[in-house]
Amino acid sequence: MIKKQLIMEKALELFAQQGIEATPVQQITDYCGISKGAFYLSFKSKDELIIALIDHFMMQIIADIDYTVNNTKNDEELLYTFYYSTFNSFHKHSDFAKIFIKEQIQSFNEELIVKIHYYDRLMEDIILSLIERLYGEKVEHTKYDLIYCIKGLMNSYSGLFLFNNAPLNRDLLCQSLVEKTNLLARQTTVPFITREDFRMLKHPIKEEISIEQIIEMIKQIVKEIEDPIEKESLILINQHLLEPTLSPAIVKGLLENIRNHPHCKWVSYLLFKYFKFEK
Amino acid sequence: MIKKQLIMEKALELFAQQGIEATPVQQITDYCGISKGAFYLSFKSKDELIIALIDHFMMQIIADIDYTVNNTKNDEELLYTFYYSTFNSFHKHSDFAKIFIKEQIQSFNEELIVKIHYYDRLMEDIILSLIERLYGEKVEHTKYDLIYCIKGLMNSYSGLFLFNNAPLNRDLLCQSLVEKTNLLARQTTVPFITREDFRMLKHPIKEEISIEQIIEMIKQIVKEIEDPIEKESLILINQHLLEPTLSPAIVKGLLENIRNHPHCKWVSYLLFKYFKFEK
DNA sequence: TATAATAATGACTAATAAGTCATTTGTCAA
DNA sequence: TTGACAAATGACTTATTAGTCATTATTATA
Repeated sequence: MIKKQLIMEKALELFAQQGIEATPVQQITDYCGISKGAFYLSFKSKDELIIALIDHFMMQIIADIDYTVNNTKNDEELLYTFYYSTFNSFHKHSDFAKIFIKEQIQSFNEELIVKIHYYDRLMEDIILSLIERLYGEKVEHTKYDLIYCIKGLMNSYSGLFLFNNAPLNRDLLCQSLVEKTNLLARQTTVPFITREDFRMLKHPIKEEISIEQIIEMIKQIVKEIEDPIEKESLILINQHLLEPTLSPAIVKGLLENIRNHPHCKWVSYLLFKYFKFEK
Repeated sequence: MIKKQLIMEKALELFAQQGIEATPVQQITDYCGISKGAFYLSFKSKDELIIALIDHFMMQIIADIDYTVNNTKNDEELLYTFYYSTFNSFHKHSDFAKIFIKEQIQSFNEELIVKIHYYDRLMEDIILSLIERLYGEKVEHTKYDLIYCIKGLMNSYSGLFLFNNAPLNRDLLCQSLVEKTNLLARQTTVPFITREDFRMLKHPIKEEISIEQIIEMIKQIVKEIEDPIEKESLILINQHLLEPTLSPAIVKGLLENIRNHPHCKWVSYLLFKYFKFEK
């Protein structure tokens, strides 16, 4: 498990520097100080490593953004918080963001494409719920366009943000994006993407993750965690899932305990949804 | 020369279907019905083919958009025309647009990166001049942001446009983008990208193409052209470049004659600039 | 028709890299 | 100390593909 971690970290570094295709497994293992064989004890193939990287980071990024959005009570701040936390995530995981945004992970591996679509869709869902919360009925006909505008703006400025050495003023960037978003949301009258278009384009996300799967994930993570508080919290949540005994307040508190551990972000995102601690 | 054409066409098809990396030279030559050796008579390497493709299409796309923008007298229509002609180009060269936009041509080949930056920069110049013409002084502080917004919107909607099977209503798309652009241009107050940022980011385009180079290009193209009118026009322009004798009206007319031939687009773009037939 | 010049071929070389597996090394309980 | 098990190694196999070049086919020219 620790080995896996090491490989992922070192591989990400090399991928960001040289590109995925241009980085042979041998180079990764050399850089890790392990043998090539050891690599294949941790990952079945190079593709599996790539998928693991995507999952690892996208889960964290999505979970972080979602949490921030759901825990901002003040609508005034919401948009700003959304942008800020997004660019924050990109900055925190800039090596990953670089290969993800720049390379578009262009392999034609079916599994990868599905993965990327899935996370893209999650991001769109977050943006949509944010738009609906902020502007409600007024953007009924333009909200799907708004999603595309927001994504476009984020993409465009992410490029600057990631591939520019001079440090940019993140606060100012977010302020300017908030203004632009508000302008577009409040005054756009010509819709292009209808609800039907959007539905056709994006068939609904199928895989509702079952509670059994979550329990299985927890079992895995418990092994990897050292901090006693986080470990106990996870164990308690796990028991509660098997046989509900705890009060909502306690459950939420336990979730708060674990949500900042990198390995728990996804599980806590799923559990927040499961327990409906929305908003 | 004809062989080169054939290879480029067939290769583009395969690249769009399978990706560049995933398409071996052997497959391209099989698909063309020629031998592998013949490929290397036309191109020194696979990279050279890729570069040729980028040049061929980007020159056409940029020249088309630039021409349209410069020949739209009516400011009212200008933005619409710009978007329309852009999406038109993307549609016309959709195989190319697909690999260019989706794959980002992620090779770490230095020459390729320079190429892509160069065309990206040309596109930004066109957008900037369009913004300045339409909104003038009023966007003095926000115009660099506007460039990024326009690029972001175009990118976002291009994805839809290119990877969606159902035909989309291009007219409506452009109308909606015009509205959004106007909103952003007229009401944005919080600038993020300053002129200094923009200057630092984008060191000026060095290579002014010399008149000798243009003459050389014409010499090459003349060989490839069959249509007598276009051929004669080119030859006359060439003579005029060596020793100016023709009146501006005639020169412009001659340029008009050739500008729609795929091989002449770039030359006519350069010549329009050279003769300063702006606006 | 003979000869030279040019175009085209495809078997071959060389390089790279993914993935395997017989062997070695390390660990720990009895 | 020993033996059983697991972890780790890296030389090896297999596959792929870019690019070459001696040979053959085609065309143009005298």
